[in-house]
Amino acid sequence: MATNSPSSTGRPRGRPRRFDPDQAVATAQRLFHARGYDAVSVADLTQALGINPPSFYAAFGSKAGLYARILCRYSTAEGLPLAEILRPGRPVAEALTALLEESALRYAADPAAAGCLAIEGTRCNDPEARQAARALTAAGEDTIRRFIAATHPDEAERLADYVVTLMAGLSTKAREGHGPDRLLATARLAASALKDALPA
Amino acid sequence: MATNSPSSTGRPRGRPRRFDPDQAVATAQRLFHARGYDAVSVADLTQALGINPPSFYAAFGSKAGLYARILCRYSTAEGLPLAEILRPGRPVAEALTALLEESALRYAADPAAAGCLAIEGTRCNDPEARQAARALTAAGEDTIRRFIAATHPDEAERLADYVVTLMAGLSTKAREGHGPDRLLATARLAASALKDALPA
DNA sequence: GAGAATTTGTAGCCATCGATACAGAATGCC
DNA sequence: GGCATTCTGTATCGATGGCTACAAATTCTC
Repeated sequence: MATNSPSSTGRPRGRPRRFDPDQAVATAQRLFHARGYDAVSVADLTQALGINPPSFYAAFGSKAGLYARILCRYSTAEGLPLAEILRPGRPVAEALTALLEESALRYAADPAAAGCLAIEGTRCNDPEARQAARALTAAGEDTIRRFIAATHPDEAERLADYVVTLMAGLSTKAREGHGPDRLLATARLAASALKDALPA
Repeated sequence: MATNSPSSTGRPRGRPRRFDPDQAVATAQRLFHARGYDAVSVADLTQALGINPPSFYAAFGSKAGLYARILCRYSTAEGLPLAEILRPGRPVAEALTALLEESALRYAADPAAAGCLAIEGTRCNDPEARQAARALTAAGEDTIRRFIAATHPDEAERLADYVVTLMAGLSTKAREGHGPDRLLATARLAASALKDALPA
């Protein structure tokens, strides 16, 4: 899928594309993040990209297919750096506090793209897109749970549930207009419960 | 709107209705709560009610109009008894703990109608329905904030933000399948942060 | 019973949704 | 140049969305 066996020229074979798929994905991501999956129609996308439906479907397969591609990009490039925040050996309370605070800041960083793209995607009405978003958020939850279980196996489910519930709430409130200040205050208050639940 | 000036008979004038509007509202509420506003079409509603579209529109005006009526019913009859839980004079930490626990239990009580009807309604894609849901949740948030402010004015915004963020998260997780046990554990862990933030 | 009032059922309106058929235009390969 | 290949633009398709026009049906009032 990367290079199409160029012999002399680097170009592929037929008529060249009039748009850059990667840039199109970025533009679509902004749209989805700003309005949510359901509220963005294919007509909105093609108009924003300056292309016609056939080009859209030839490049991305379907609206849900493009969304899945965007989710992948989001998780590896722009989403929370889970592996970094939850690096093995880091004290659990400290790591989870950092996770909540980082979530609060990211979710409210861009008012035009508030909340978590993946979490909000789990609420959409398209089964395929919803499942893609759920798979991504489920993977994140597993990562959190396993990180806790490494040192506190008995508390892993309870603490992970607590943290992901808060992240869902933070994403919701970010979309309702709560700014970084309010969200961060909420995250810090939430984190204070972790110190009680975890032996120093 | 209650009685139509009955002179001899108690009946109104023309051809009688073949369905009970109140029961129809209850049925529609179950549908909306189970699937969410956007995922329930007028065709779904008329089929579930056993009536045809003209009867639906004559009785309720519009889909969003019916939803607003349902929200009203929900808040006064089935929603959280805020006034009771947050009765004046009750210790704030105790009251907010009860609010979180009660939310957890109610949101997960009926798997076929998980989460909060109003909170979930704020995410829908119909502007009119969304605004009706937002108005209701905003009123609830105000109630919570004012209750706290009565004794802890400086902490009201921070604590109210924390509680409503958690409620949003609890509603989300209830819809994702978390049962009463997990939700209640999350609510109790969350409540432990309140005791720290509030001087006994 | 005549007539006003109200609801019902049939049938369909118009907009939008995601997605596509098809022919022509633009390129590389030989 | 001839051809396979790939993308582009126009013009839709079928399904579904919320909603309504219209006439027949059913009731009360007088």
